[in-house]
Amino acid sequence: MSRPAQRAKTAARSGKTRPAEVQASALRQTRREHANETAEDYAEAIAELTAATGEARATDLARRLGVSHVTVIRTVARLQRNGLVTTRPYRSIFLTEKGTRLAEASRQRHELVVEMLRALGVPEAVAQSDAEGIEHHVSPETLATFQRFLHRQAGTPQK
Amino acid sequence: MSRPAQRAKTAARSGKTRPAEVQASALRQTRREHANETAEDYAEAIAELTAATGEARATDLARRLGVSHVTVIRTVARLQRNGLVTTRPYRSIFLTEKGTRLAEASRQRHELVVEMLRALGVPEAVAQSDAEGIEHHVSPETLATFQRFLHRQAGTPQK
DNA sequence: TGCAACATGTAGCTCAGGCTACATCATCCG
DNA sequence: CGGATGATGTAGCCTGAGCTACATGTTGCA
Repeated sequence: MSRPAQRAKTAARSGKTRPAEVQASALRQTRREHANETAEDYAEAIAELTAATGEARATDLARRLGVSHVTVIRTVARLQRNGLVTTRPYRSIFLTEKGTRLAEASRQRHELVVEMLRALGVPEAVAQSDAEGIEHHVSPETLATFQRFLHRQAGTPQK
Repeated sequence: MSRPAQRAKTAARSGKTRPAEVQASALRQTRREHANETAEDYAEAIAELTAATGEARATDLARRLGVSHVTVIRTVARLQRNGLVTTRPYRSIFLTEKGTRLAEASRQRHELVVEMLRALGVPEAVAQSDAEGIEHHVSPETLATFQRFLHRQAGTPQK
């Protein structure tokens, strides 16, 4: 089996594919985003539960997020370390100022992504479901573009 | 501090927010997708490297994916367990039939997402970067919708 | 040919995010 | 007012994905 060895590297970099470093940093970015996904999902859920029932309890969160209550408790502990929520043993969970801001931003982004998908013709249910995964990876620039697009759509009700 | 306790649950379910179970399953879906993200990224990278240089080596993969070579080696071992790649100690990494299919599907999806973002007016660089995160969460339905939209756009060069 | 340089592999750690099984706490109601 | 029931917490496990430090293979070239 022949091995171009060290030369291959050079060939790869001059190749027609996107430069390795560019992709690498995009992927690093994606991984970094992933670290925030959980926090955003929790913040959103806590905000919704609080709005709906006046408080967010671990068990309700667990049901809404589709995980066990143990996972909720441990994750909430981490969110508390990071200053997003406050909670006391055997008591409800509340968002801090910072957590509230995160929840609000997430909600808005979620809505915008859903509207965007809907505007393109994606069925409501699918839009909701896909948005759950997509929303965490939409950059501010892209979000702004979505907003412009939706605005334009609203202005010119074509078809 | 008053606690509605068991009643709260009932109130929550009759509330105006989307039903907990619906969101829970969407989030579960997202988590499931996440498990495949790494595999898709690796498959794509291996395919590109193989196309460009005739082989995919751990070090090149590491550079392209933005991780250490150790991470690559361990992940590749897992991909091999899952039947996506073949490799022998101190030798290059090759995609299996299954891995090739995954890579191809990922590439197509990636391209489509980038085109979609571009069509909406997102700058090229941002589109590439965002697509890296978004592509893994686009359902077949949404993908098909994108395709229809792009087709329609091509037909009616408006603006 | 043999060694320097580079690639690959191993050991052992961290953290996030899952889980089950079991223990403890709080509340409501008989 | 004291359980029964349900919510909360703890212990301990797993997997994935990342890392550094060190060990071992491979190979090109002096």
